[in-house]
Amino acid sequence: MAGKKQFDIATALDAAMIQFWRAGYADTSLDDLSRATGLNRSSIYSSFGDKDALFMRCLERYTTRYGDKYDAALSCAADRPLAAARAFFDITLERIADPAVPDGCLVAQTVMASPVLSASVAARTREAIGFQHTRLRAALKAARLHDETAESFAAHLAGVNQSLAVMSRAGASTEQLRAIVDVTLGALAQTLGASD
Amino acid sequence: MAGKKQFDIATALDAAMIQFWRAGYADTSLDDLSRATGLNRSSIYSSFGDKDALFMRCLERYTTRYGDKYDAALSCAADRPLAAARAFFDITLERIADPAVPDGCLVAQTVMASPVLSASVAARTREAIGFQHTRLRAALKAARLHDETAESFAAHLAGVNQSLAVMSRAGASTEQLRAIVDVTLGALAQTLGASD
DNA sequence: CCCATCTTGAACTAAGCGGTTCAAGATGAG
DNA sequence: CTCATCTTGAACCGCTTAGTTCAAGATGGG
Repeated sequence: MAGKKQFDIATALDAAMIQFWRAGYADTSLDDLSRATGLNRSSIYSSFGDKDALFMRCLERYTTRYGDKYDAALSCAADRPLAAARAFFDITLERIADPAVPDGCLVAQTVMASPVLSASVAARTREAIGFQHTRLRAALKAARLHDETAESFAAHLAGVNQSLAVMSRAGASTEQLRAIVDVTLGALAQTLGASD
Repeated sequence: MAGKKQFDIATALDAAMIQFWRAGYADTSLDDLSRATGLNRSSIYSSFGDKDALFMRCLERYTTRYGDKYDAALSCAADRPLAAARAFFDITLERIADPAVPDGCLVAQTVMASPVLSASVAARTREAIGFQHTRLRAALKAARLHDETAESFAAHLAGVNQSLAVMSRAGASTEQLRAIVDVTLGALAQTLGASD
């Protein structure tokens, strides 16, 4: 395993991301990362730099991957806003149900620990949540909601989406998570005027 | 400062609770606790036992203190359910606005880190969230909602309440937090039939 | 076949962790 | 005043941490 070849960076990043996602930044040691990625400590150091830099890469990977999915789910908002919102939450619910990844949410986990993380990581996480809000607001405006209503619902949808991360870690059942979402979708349907 | 006197246990517990609340279990060292409480390491050890036992005491203190407030807020649910729900969220919003305590929520913070905490702490935290659900369901049933509706709304209200902890740590403004809650209160008002 | 290239495991440093012990000192009761 | 009681600071233990270095070994190109 030497010469000219190299390990797969993407696979290693995925493994590190899942480790951070499950255990959080503070409770993930370099040993944990080495074990999770199958890479040597020195390989991690030479490929990604220090722990902070690697975490940042993982955070970026996470927000991009799921951000794209959220965008796709909301793409039909102008025509069918309620279906778009439902698809939006389904992304999160499917992620929680996926046994290949931890429950919870890397962003939620990180933002909860932000007081003890580096300023750059904390800022990047805030940015990620802010972008979620922007994404939702744009979708709701495309659905021709009034500006104030779109603003309120964007905050509400972003919040409820984060609540799924907390409640899944608290051991809530799929039915309970679905109930949380359904009340919100009902409120949106009411506001949209029972169309869709 | 010796002889027969002693420091104030309640004050020390409050200080330790706030430290855990702000920084989380993993990122709070005995040195941090010593600094926060003003107590010596050996005093902490002799008075509360190890870090895990102290954390449990703080968790108990937190859930009792705010649990009582939530109960009081919901006590008028049978007569004025919407006002009760509003008062319920106001407890959380006031806590977040209170500069004397950190934002976020000790329970939410702990449950997010549960995969790396001791089993007893994780179980106790799950229990606390479960009790919140029970408290809300009882209040909604007292308001004569159908069983299924009460169940759904209890899950939703508990989830939205936790979302405030996440979003406050993400730097959301008071207005944004209020918007999250208002959508939920609107949905409840609708379900209650615009009474109250 | 041989050598340049890359990976790897292991060792090391300096620091911090939770946990524990204990002698010294301060205090108040008798 | 005296003595039992309690607090305190400091030190220590064994362990883990992040970070770094380097010689040994595996590999593939020429």
